[in-house]
Amino acid sequence: MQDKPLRQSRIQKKNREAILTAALREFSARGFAGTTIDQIADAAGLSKPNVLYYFQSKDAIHESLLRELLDLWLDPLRELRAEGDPQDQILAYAKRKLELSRDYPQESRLFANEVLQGAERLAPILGGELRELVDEKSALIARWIADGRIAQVDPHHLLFSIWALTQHYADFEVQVRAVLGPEHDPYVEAGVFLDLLYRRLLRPQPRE
Amino acid sequence: MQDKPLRQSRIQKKNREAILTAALREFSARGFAGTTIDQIADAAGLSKPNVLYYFQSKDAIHESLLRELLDLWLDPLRELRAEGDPQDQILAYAKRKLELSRDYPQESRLFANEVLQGAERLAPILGGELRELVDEKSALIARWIADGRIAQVDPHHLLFSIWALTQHYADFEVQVRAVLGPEHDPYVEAGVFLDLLYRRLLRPQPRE
DNA sequence: CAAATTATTGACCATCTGGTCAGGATCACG
DNA sequence: CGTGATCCTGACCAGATGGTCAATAATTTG
Repeated sequence: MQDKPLRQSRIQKKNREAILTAALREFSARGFAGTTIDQIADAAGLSKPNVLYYFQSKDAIHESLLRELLDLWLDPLRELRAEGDPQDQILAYAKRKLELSRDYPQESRLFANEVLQGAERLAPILGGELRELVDEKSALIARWIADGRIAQVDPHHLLFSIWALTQHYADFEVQVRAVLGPEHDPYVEAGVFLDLLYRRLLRPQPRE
Repeated sequence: MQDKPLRQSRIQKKNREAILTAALREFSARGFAGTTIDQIADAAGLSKPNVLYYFQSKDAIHESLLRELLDLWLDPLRELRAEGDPQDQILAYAKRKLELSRDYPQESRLFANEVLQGAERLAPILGGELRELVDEKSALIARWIADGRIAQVDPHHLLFSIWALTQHYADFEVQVRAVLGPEHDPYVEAGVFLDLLYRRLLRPQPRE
């Protein structure tokens, strides 16, 4: 809701950090409703009232995490540039998103949990900021297509496909690992696969 | 755990059905922990003790739903046949999965919720039955590749990609709709996009 | 229709959970 | 070192929740 004082003492910074880290782990593993403040407090090495000293409520912790998450999540798309080779740009975006799934799987699952359950808290952002960003980048992709620099595809669904394919490896990690077995490295293989997939999808077609 | 008596009275059948339908809606919308027996009871038009007369516990309802779900979820893959054109087979599989997302989004979200949160209940199936099924079908795809009938791709990740791309439209439905706006029909567009994507991905390559 | 079986419920309970609060410990700083 | 601000805690509370049970209503069946 309102911003906290900008000057944070050393100890304040440390404890807020610890709480958010703990809460991210718990929320992403068990969902918001499935997590208790006590679990967060234990994981952060604090008492429950102490956690509530730093955050007004369980909801406030959640909201704080979500706000942090959004930039991390949207930034890669912002970096999709008009300059440079279109195929390289899109391939690089897919790669960045996959790395995000690999390096921040908890964040991915927190986001998935939220969207899966209606995303009431995120709805305004999804229909506002995100939609505008997507529309902008879709227009860019459409221009590339019109110029014959990449093959014809629906730009929106191209972006959805990148989200789906990359987040799948974080969100459904247990399934992926269960099916592949321990001797595989899902993210390495996925990197190769995605590169191949988008090269073939986007390669300008000779005729139509 | 144990099977219920095979002879179910009319009324038993009706009420069990109502409970499961209500529970599916609630669980898929709010997760297991976020749903109370009272909510399920209300949605089913029964009292809480009456719900517990038909199912031993909230957990039992959940488990019952999960068991039902599994066949629905795995059947399409079982129908991937060695006979017929490989590309048609895979395209048809992707189409079936997309239809499943469209027609059973609640089931998709229930499954997603479960896997997302560690899938403890499903783990044995994921690593057992599912893994065997996937290995079998991957071998089939590998044969198609070896015979030059489709392009070279990692069979496992090809299957993952179909899961990810199709389930995304059910699991992230609010995001998809928020970004696309109301004038779009995500599933129709996705059908076209997926068809295109897998045709280009699988088309046998001229050279290597 | 009467007995036996099945279905339903209100009242109740133990536990858990988010959150409060008064008071005490610790720390920063003049 | 003293004092005000910050930090921390045990005890507590009200409401929610999963689940039980004895009693009653409805239904099936002989």
